[in-house]
Amino acid sequence: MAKRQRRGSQRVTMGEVARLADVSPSTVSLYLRRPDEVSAHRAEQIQSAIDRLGYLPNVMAGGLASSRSRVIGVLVPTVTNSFFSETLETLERHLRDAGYQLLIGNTEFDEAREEELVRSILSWNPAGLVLTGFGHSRKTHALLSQSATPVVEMWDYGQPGLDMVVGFSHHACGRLIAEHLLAQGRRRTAFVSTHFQRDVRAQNRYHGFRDTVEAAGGTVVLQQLSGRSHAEETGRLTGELLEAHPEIEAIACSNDMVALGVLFECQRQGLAIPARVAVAGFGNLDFTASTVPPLTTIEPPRHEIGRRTARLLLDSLTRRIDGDARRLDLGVRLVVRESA
Amino acid sequence: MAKRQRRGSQRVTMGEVARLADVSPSTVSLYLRRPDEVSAHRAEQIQSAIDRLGYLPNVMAGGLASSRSRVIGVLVPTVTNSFFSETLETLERHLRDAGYQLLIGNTEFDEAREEELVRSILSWNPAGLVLTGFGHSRKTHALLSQSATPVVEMWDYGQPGLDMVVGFSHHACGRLIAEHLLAQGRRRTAFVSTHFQRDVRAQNRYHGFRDTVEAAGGTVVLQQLSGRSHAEETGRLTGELLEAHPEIEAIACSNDMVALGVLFECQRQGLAIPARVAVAGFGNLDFTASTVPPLTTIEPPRHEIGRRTARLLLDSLTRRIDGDARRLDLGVRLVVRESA
DNA sequence: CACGTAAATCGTAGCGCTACGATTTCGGTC
DNA sequence: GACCGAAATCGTAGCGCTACGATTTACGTG
Repeated sequence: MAKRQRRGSQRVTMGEVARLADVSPSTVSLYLRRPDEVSAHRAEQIQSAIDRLGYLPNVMAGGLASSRSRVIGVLVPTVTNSFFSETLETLERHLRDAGYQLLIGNTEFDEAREEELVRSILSWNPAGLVLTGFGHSRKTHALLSQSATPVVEMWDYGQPGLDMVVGFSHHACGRLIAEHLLAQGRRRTAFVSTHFQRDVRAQNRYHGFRDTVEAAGGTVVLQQLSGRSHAEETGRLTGELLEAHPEIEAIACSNDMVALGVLFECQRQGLAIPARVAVAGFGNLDFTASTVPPLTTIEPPRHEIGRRTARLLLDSLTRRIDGDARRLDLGVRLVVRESA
Repeated sequence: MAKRQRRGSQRVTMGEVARLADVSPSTVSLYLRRPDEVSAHRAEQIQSAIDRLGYLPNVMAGGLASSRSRVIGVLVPTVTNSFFSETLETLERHLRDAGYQLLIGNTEFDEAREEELVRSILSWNPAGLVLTGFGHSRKTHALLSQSATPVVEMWDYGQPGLDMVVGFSHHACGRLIAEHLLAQGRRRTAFVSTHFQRDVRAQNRYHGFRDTVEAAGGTVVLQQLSGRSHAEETGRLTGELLEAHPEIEAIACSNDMVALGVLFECQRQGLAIPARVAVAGFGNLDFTASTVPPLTTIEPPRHEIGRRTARLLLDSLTRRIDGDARRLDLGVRLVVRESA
């Protein structure tokens, strides 16, 4: 086991490296920040001193001195949701490759918590901030606008936003599904969803769906789960739904996990999919291609959001981005399989 | 939009708060660090100055001065995996409540990448570090042992470890499943798994399974997916497996996602579960209770790992933890449903 | 080979805060 | 009201680094 040294044991300092390399600390600092501005000879000396001493720069000291940090804060509702975690992973890779560290926080769908997290992240003097969606408290708005930190709101599109926006329209997703079902002549529909309080984006998809179906003279029964998509509850609610509304011929789900629950419930009840009732999801999760029957769903650009968010943020750090380029609608794709 | 101020616009400083509150900066600092050591009167003055100015402490300055930071680094293979992300969420909540920020990194199952991440996190002088599992490069070992940072290795148990350990035995998981299947008289088995290179823990579960089955005179056919659990490939490989080994009467899967793929493939082939072939998973993911038939699986202590890791780490920061208390085996629970 | 210019290197002054010893304030006592 | 100990407050000296102007070095030129 590591033997405990004195508290806060800051290892080797830049000065020690400088002494060993027989240069001034400034030169070491310069070498680390802009290696091509020191001569090849010194570079070699310095690097070997660094290696020999196992020097690690002290980020806090550097950050304090330069009053900026290679930190980017990212707030998602929950890393537990595979949509966000996949975006997060891509985002992390791209930002880290550019030399940034991610400070991640789970807002847990709570604006007050988000505000606290924003506060705590701003304490780091972050180079940028990534938030999920448009829902923020007044105070959060105030904090952000007085801090001058570049901000990207991701995973949504269609509102003005604080600064930069990378996402897609959830309303359009709902419309897309609705149009697909209507084209099959299905007008009696239901929308089974996680609770809107836990997911405003699901609510937007619902609105897009409902507006489109109703505009075509169809009906929509909304069934909301009490919390996050819990398979058991999904099954039960679907059962109740179909009993109360036997006329329903299509079920749109707020996401693929809900759709999976619906699928299994239909199996249990012996309802043929899509003959008796069509089922559609959202997310194009890995398993959807091989359910029985394969699930019709929507592919959101989860990785593309991460990639473009990283790029936009990094770009905004080096040059002025204006107008249109600050807002990206990445769109979605309907994946038609057999279930609808 | 926020108007850009001068670069690195550090907002209000502690000195400004002090001036407005008519006390010295030291008193403000003291108030922030140990509020009960300043008089009620001053406390009130200071707090109101803080509120009025919207003061946010500068973490970098504080960290530099005290040469410690309220940062804890966490490295997981990928946040995309729901096991890790759930642990992460719990860990985050607990550590944040204790005033710590998480610096998260995805190792992507790559020791070299992990080493880089460890290096980058050590630059922050973290109060602690959480790693996943026991597999680390030599250099990582060296870095950690010379840094004196408390380290918890989580999600595994049964090896000495670097410092502290919170997890459970994957070998035991495999054994548990095997014993359950053997008790039903099933001796011709298969193990369908994500690729071991992406998941040593799956390999350990396999070893536990195989050892137990073989010790009872049974057989195990191993089928490894090429990468992460991809449902389509799972279906295909399961098909091939059952064709090549029609005698197989039980399939253990490295996780529930794989099991889901197997389930659907059996449905497609019209094989009755569990009559013709039993299927068991690992993870007790949300959907497993309502598949058709419901899936027998193992419940790993995903949240408990987060909770206990947080507690152990925090405890180790305030007092000496010794011997036994540094290594926690949280165990697992077999969840018997209908599929096996 | 003195000179000029550009490239390389260096010295200094903080960045905003904390640690800690020094100083002041506050009640209570005699 | 002078005196005391404890509590509250303050002043100072950095933490390790970066920014930037000052200085030195290198190198080609007349």
